[in-house]
Amino acid sequence: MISTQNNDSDQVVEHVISAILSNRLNPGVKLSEVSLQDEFGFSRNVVREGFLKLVDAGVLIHKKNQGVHVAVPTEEQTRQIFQARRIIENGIMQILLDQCIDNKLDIETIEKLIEEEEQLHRGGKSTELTQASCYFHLRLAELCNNQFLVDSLKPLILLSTLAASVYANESSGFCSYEEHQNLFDSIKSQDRQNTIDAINIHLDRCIESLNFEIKPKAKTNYSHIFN
Amino acid sequence: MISTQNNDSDQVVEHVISAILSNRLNPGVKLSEVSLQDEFGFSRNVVREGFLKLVDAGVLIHKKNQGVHVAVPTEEQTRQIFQARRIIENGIMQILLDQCIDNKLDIETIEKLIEEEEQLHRGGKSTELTQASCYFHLRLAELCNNQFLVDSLKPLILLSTLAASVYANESSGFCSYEEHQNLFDSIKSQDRQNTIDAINIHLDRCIESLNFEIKPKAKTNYSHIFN
DNA sequence: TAATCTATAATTGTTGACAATTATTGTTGA
DNA sequence: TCAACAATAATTGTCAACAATTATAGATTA
Repeated sequence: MISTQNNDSDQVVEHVISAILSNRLNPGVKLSEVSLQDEFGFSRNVVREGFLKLVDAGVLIHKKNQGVHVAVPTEEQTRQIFQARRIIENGIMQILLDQCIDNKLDIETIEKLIEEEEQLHRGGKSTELTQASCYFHLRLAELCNNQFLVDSLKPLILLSTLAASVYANESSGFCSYEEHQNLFDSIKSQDRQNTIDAINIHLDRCIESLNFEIKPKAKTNYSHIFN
Repeated sequence: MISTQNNDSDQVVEHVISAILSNRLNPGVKLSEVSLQDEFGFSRNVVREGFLKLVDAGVLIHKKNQGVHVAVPTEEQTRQIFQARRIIENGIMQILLDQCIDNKLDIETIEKLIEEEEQLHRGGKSTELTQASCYFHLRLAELCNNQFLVDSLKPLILLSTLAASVYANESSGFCSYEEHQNLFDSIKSQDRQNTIDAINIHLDRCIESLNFEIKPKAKTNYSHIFN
């Protein structure tokens, strides 16, 4: 799901995803078909098709005659999302460990990602850091060479970001790059138990950092987010 | 993905899924938009929308100007599918074990499913048995009360069925109900290691029973499968 | 002023027509 | 008989118009 670049409608999908990851597009915001049509020159059909894919992934919510809104994960949904992530990302760690032991792990790619996160952190660019953190998790999945794992994880990452923008006090602390560094060190030292502990602790900290007392804000209206 | 019964297009989705699970619809078969339009009275748009969802799930493959075909999983894809299933279904077992220990597991539901499989086996109804085996795995996922896990697993189960109808010598031996029984016994006895072993052995046997020397047959043409 | 109702505007849902492409059939010629 | 080509049919892709529904703005009244 959420394939990349086969189709005009996939461009719509990419635009929306990118806007979510960079926090320009917030939970509850309504997306009208005309808005993207006008801004990018897509036809209405194409926009509808893109929306349909995002609805399918659970990132947008469709209500009959009321168009689509960016999903607002509830507490219960957020817990389910992280339960599913824990399962899938545990599996991903096992695969990466096996690769590492077989000397087939692309260590450089991961190191670059962490370095980038570190720079963004030092530069105080919290929005970009949030986005980079998401890509870190996704890139690890991609390194497994299993399209089905990526497809399963991608919507969960997007929904995590949405949950964070509702329930996180400051998004910077949500998904910390130091823990990414720890995780990667464990993988490199080929310590199975440490690695599993690291990913589980990391995911636990993510969800524990959320404050579910915070009530979702009233639906903001969309206003030229895409440029 | 592959939601149930919100929309006309979801009926299209359900029809196609049901046809795949019951082996009426085989890998490589082309589905034309008009075919379903005529048989059920859906409008072309609705059919297209349904197809799009199935393409998104990887169950149908779309080629520009050539419509959609039922996916024909390659050997590599099949291995990826089962790798992903192993990860997700291992997680499902952990959840069900926790439920069982907390006395919250709906044991009756599972017992009924296995009983049904047994009867189909004794009655020699191999097609229905294949379908029932799939539902067994899906129902276990549903018992976890986590929509995201179900959404992740569902397309994988469908693709497994397609792989089986390409590479299995006789579909009856692909996913055995005796192993389902074993698995369930392990859960009931709350033996963690046994349960994990059971699901892994079961999935391993499924994929080991496939013969990848078998080459996919030429694309059969669709001819009134849906009634 | 605030609430209710009404008319207007905007948005979504649906259909049908037409263009573009591909598949099929039939014909011709070696 | 078979291959190559041409004409026809069928299928998919795209768009625009219209209907149905919802949201907005304005007017009326207490």
